[in-house]
Amino acid sequence: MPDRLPHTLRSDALDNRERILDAARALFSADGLDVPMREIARRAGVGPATLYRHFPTKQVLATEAFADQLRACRAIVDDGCTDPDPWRGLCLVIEKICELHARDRGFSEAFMSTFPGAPDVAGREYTMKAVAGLAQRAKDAGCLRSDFVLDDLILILMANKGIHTRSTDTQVMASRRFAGLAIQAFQACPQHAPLPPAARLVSAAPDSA
Amino acid sequence: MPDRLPHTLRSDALDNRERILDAARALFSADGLDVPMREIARRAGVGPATLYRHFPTKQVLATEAFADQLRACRAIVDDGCTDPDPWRGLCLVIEKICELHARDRGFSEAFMSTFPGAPDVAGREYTMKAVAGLAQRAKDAGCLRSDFVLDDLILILMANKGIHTRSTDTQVMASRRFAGLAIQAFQACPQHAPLPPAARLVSAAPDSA
DNA sequence: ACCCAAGCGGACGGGGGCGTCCGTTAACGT
DNA sequence: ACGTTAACGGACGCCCCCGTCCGCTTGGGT
Repeated sequence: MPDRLPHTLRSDALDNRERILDAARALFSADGLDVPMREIARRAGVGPATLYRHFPTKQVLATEAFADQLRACRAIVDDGCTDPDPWRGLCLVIEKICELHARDRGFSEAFMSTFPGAPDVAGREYTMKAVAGLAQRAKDAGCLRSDFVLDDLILILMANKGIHTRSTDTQVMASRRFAGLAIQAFQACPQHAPLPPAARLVSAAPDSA
Repeated sequence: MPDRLPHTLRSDALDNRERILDAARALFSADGLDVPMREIARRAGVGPATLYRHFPTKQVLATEAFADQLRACRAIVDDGCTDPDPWRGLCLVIEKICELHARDRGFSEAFMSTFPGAPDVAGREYTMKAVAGLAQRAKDAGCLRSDFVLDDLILILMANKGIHTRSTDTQVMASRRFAGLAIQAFQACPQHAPLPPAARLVSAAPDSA
């Protein structure tokens, strides 16, 4: 008489769970978050009910599916912050994050859509602070223009999301060039004109960098 | 015995037509092209059939609804090309077009979606040439970086489309700042590093500026 | 005042996505 | 080997959008 708590999934259930996550990752990456749930189920070779049992909502599924992408995101930021040259670090962050988003349309959508202020902010606040620090150091080094604000980074990320082509390769290439342009725009330069005022995109930022 | 060809609409029909166009403009602008046709009909105070009778497809409706936006677009380009200072002209074009797109989400979507190469290119080819000429002059004047290509403009437009906030005012503000950054990135500058290669976004361009 | 066709819009059938229920299958512990 | 129950998935009802048909209204010419 097995009365232990079902903290452990049955082997086939676990297998299905993995296949669902794989399918979700593949479809989200290629087509964005708007793919129907049933399509994910179909691709995973399970019924709709199974999909919903494991992940009651698309939000949950996306969160789980993009867990490692999010980890990669953090790693990129950490790497950038660790770089002895803050400007180089910031450039790396911009380039890498843009590429990550370009490669994975679904992640990009999910990432930006949660920005308005979901309680998912587990480590975001912290990450934000880290980037803010990096930016401040880049400014102090005279590499980053002094009127840069964190919202500019969000702006670039949103804009990068707008770049959309049929082939992923083209998309990555375009995104790379875009990142290059953004970096160029951020670089301190004696001849640069003052920018129009920044719009408040991320509400939670007591002191912007 | 009225047997003349019905080249002229009945007065009520014409009225409805205008109301439909107004409703379409309002909804497209605010919510993008994805609004249901019936919502447009509802807002215009007509039945679905009437809407479909006047505009058999959403494409047609959008084309008619955005006719003047398109005209405005051309006017902006013309103005820019007329400016004696080509760099100033180019900057104006970028700023104005970005703002136009920011103010009208539907137009932005429609404009970019037809880019892949619809036969709607009535005057686009010509406009493109005009901008290419403007860019060339700006380069010759030493204001525009020499590795600029026309695709960079498309890139910026696509990116601008990605900027999306709830309030239109915030959106315009953000878009303005974005345009400022783009201009900064395009400006010739002794210290600028080489950019990653441009991706081919608009196929029809024998000689890029 | 009358007529008639241009114009109208409610209503319909089709299709697709959503989330859930429930009868069936098969994993796992004994 | 067997029983229990976790897990499965086909099928259902719901809602929204689409595009069209057809009986009714009304503009406008005589």
